[in-house]
Parts: sequence; C-alpha cells; structure tokens
Amino acid sequence: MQRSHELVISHVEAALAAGELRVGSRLPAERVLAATLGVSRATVREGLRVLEAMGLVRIGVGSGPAAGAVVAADTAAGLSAALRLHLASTALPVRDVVRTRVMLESWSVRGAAAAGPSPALDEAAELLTRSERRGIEPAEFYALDTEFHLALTRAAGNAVVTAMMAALRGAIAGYVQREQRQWTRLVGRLRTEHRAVLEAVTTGDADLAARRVMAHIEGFYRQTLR
Amino acid sequence: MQRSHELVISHVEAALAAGELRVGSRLPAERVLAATLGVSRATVREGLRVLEAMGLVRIGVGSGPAAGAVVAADTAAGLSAALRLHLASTALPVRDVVRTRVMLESWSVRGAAAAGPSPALDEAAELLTRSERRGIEPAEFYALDTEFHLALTRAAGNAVVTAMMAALRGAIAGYVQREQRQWTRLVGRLRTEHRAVLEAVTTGDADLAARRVMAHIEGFYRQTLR
DNA sequence: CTCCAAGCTATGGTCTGACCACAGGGGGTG
DNA sequence: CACCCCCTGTGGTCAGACCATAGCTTGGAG
Repeated sequence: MQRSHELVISHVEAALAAGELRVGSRLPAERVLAATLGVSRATVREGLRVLEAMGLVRIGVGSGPAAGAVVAADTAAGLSAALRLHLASTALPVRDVVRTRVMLESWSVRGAAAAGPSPALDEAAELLTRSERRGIEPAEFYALDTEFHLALTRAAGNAVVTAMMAALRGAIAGYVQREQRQWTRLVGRLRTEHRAVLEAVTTGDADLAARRVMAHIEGFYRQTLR
Repeated sequence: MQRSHELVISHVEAALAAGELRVGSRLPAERVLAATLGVSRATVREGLRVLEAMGLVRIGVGSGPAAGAVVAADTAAGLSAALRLHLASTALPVRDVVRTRVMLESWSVRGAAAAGPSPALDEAAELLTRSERRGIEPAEFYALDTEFHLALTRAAGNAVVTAMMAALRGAIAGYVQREQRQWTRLVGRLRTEHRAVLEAVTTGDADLAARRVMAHIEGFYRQTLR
C-alpha cells in the first residue's frame, strides 16, 4: 500500500475485519474521512469509487440515513464488472464464460438436489410460476428467468458460487440477443426446461438435474448468443 | 450511466469492444482524456482507478512506454479484490471460498486429464520439480505451489475458471497460516500429493485426479486455515 | 392545533488550478 | 565518445470552491 487511495481501501477493509464496520454501517463523510486519514478529499473519493465498484459500499447523495457511503454486500457487482470489462477486452472469451456457467450451475443443482427442500427452492418454484403468466413481456420473463436460476443456485448453499453465477449472468447479459423472431416458441421451450430442472431437483435426482440444466443452458446460448 | 466517472469507464469499454483499444494499448494522458470527454481530471482519475482495480489497466508514472494507463489483462485482479473485500465484511464465508476452490480445481483437473498433454501441464511438472529443491524457503514454496495449481488449472483451457482460481487463492491468501510448526512434514506431504495429482492427470485418469486434488485441498485448509 | 411549504444543513458531485514526484530522453560537457 | 544533468511529459496529491440533492426544521397559514 503505497498510493494514498489504497490507504482508504485498507482502512475500510481493516475496520470490516475488526468488526468495527458491518453491512449496513455508515462510513464517515468524505470530508471527515479525509481529515482522519490525513489525505485530501479527492483521494478519499478515489478509494470510495473502488469500494463502490466492488459492491462493498453504496453511495447516496443528500442527507438522511441513505446518504453517504453505506457498507453493502453486493457480492456480485465487483465480479460482474471485472468479467464484463475483460470480456470487452477479449482477454476472456464469451465461450469460456458460458462453459463456466454450465459448470457452476450443474454443480449447484446437484447440491440443491442433495440438500433437499429449502426456502430458496420454494422461491425458485414461485418465480417459475410467475414466469408462466400468459402474455408476459420478454423483459419481465428474462428478469424472472435470471431470478429463477439464481434461486436455484442459492439452494446449493454456497454464497461464493451464487455470487459468481450472478456475475456471469450480468457480464454476458449484453451479449444475449433480446430480439427473437420466434419468441413464443422460445419462451415455451424455456418454461418446459425450467419445469424439468426444478422437478429433478425437488425429487432429489442430482444427476438428472445436472444433465437437464446443462442441456438447457447450452441450448439457450446456442440460440441467443450473438 | 449518470455519474461522470462512469463515462470514462464506458468510454474505455466501448473502445475495447470496438477494437480501437487492445491489450497493450496506451490510453491518452489523463489531461487529454479529460479534455476529450469534457470532464475534469479528477473525474477521469476516478474512472481510471476503477479500471485499474479491475485489472483492466496498469498505470505507471514517469515517462516512456511504461508510463500512463496501459490496457492490461490481469483477469484475476478485480475478482480477487472483490472476493477479498467481501470476505472481510463476512458477506462471503471463507468456508464457501474453500469449497468453491475444491469445485473449480477438481473440474479443472478432470478437464486437464481429458485434454491430454499441453504446455500448461509441462509447466506444472517443471514447477513441481522446482518446488522439490532441498532447503527451500516457505515463501518460495508457497509461490511455486500457487503457480503449480494455476498451471494445472490452465491446462483445462478455460480462461474464466483460471481467473477465478487465481482470484480465490489471492483472496484467501491472507487467511492462510504461514507459520507452521511442522513445516518439514507439511511440505513433504504437499509434494507427495502434488506428484500424485499430476500423475493422475498425465495418465488421463480424470476421476482419480479429481479425488486426489479434492483431498489435497481439503487437507491443506484443514491444517492451515486460521 | 394541524399541515404544508420554504429554507436550512449535511452530504456527495464536479471543477479549477496548482505543485510535487518520477522516469525517460536529449543535449551539453568532459 | 561517454557520461551526466536538465528538460519534459506523465501520474500523484492537495486545497478550495461551487453546485445538486434530500432529509429536516421551522414558521406561517388555515
């Protein structure tokens, strides 16, 4: 840690590790933090920007409890941003992101099937039902689809995997072709496959769930990746 | 994108996506970028800080080709920083990081075993040999250990998984107890296990390689995680 | 007494300008 | 010809100012 703005980051990190800050805690105002650390406000802001990009704090303007830098737990934000940027630079190929998603998600449904009933699984079922509403708009369907897959992942009980899954989805969201000629047919197929995956998970058939989710994801990207 | 510093990020991202910037390219000087985008230099710096934290650029002072912001491909840096910070905030439990590492690495050795010989595998073998030098210092051994595991992961041929593996290791490095009472015994065991994993991979036995690497990692963290 | 609107205040958002630190390159000097 | 010093371009940091926002307070109208 030589550069001053890293002082801000390590200061916050240390306070978190020491338990002086928790999720929901509010950081001192920028001007106060600058005086405390003996650096300029511009420097403090550089550090806060990084923490914000990592999803560790949420920064609000104005006054009141929502203003200022509040410690958050957006575990996917930083991962997602990093993946997205390196996808743009082609340092990471989209193909590998998709394959990684297949791995993470098949691992997750195996874990979820083995773990048995859970609130996350109930939530997945409810999201699936909501996504089956007639005349649903593509945007809403995709949002529910994302939430469904994330709930399924959460059911495996690993927060790091869940964060990575969310990050992967976020990173390639911009590469997915939203305009589909055969929207009705596509959405019908996705619903059927979702039902099949959820069914395999709830009956505890890990192998079947993994096979189904792999086929589901690979099929989806084959059709929609541009 | 409302905040000005995000303009900087999206500008660089767009230039990357359009192929105007590549890994190794040099960004304009901060003052130039500020004038180009119609924002202040302080704002440009906030954006560059984020890009730097994500491992997308490397910023050097002074003059010459190494000075300024150069597009890099440190795909693990941002992921690692994000994981580390959320570990500090306890939003992510260390346990889940270890389990995720087990998953990623067992997947990797399966892939490596199936893929057959590769430069990455040769590198892993060479690193392992170097780690078997007599009288090696713990710091050097751990460095070679990290490189060995990463080379093994690279052999699976998925850049995203490789980046995640590197990030996971980086994030929990601070939690690993470096001072060991029975150093000689530990290092001996690690070497034996490394040999066994590599042997299973080179002979193409994916299942065996996966089992061995799982036992290796779990055993290591059971002993060294504080 | 109640309610609402205007002003107050704390906070981040942004800009300007300045000066320092660093490193490479070129020109002057021995 | 070789070497050293200074010049120049670059990031690093600071100080101070002003604007934008949003909750809170206060005073007046009803």
